[in-house]
Amino acid sequence: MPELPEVEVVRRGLERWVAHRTVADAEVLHPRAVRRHPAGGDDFARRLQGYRVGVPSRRGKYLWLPLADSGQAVLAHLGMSGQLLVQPHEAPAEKHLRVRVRFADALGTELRFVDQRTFGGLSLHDTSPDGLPDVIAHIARDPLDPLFDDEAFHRALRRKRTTVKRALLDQSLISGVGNIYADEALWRSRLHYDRPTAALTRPRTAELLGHIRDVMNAALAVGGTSFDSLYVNVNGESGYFDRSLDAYGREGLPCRRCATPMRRRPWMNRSSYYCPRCQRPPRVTP
DNA sequence: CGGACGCCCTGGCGGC
DNA sequence: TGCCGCCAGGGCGTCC
Repeated sequence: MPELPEVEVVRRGLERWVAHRTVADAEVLHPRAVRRHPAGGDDFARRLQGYRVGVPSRRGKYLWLPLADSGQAVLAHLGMSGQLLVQPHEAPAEKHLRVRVRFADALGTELRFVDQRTFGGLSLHDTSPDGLPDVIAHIARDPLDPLFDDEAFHRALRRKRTTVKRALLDQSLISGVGNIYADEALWRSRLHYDRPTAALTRPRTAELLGHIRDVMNAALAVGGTSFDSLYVNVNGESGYFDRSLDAYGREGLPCRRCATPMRRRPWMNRSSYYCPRCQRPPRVTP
């Protein structure tokens, strides 16, 4: 379940192993992997040929490979189970190999997009003058972006008629936060997921943002979280931050602050993990 | 128009 | 043992 730290680990891997290489050819093995490219897999593959890959960028959970001197970029979203692997040509095809990109050099490696659940995908888009693919203009800056505006985020929360976890997962307000890091940051902030955002004070918002950044930086420092074998970084190496999680997946286990058994509640077709003592629900459920 | 929710997809796993 | 249903969940289309 790649969120911002995992995607950033992948981006760094691509910068190391793929940047500045020229595409020889590409191959799309599953149409759903390029469903955001309306002209289809063959067209997608053909349009990459001959272009040199620039330095990979990221915003939230999206990452993209600029194609030099084209005004375009290959946009990638890993969804829930997507992986970008750099593999030797002769490595056997992964069971869920969806796209393969070969390069016009003698390094002997190729880029592979592998995705079991096919929620992720690749697509090709025009970029705006600042380099951002046009289709993700609506994605907010992420909390590790130096240009993220804390004050504007606070004002947006105050304006919204919604609850705090919904807001954290709203990629148009703040990007890169998924279910795992939302629960972790809320636990650190002693905030219940159903707290209305309109009541958050400026110090509470600042504290929440601080915890989001802390937990993401901690995950980055150890190479991203891996909850199961589905997430593997660009070199095929699993992260191991899951050992440090304080909330996510800890139903029934003692809260690391107060020892009260942690709870799991169904929430928006997924789960929220929280401590019933440290994270008190709002008096009136909105 | 903003907020809420259903759907897309596959495989592991628990229960019967 | 085999089968069924649940669960994981990001993003977007659609509905109210």
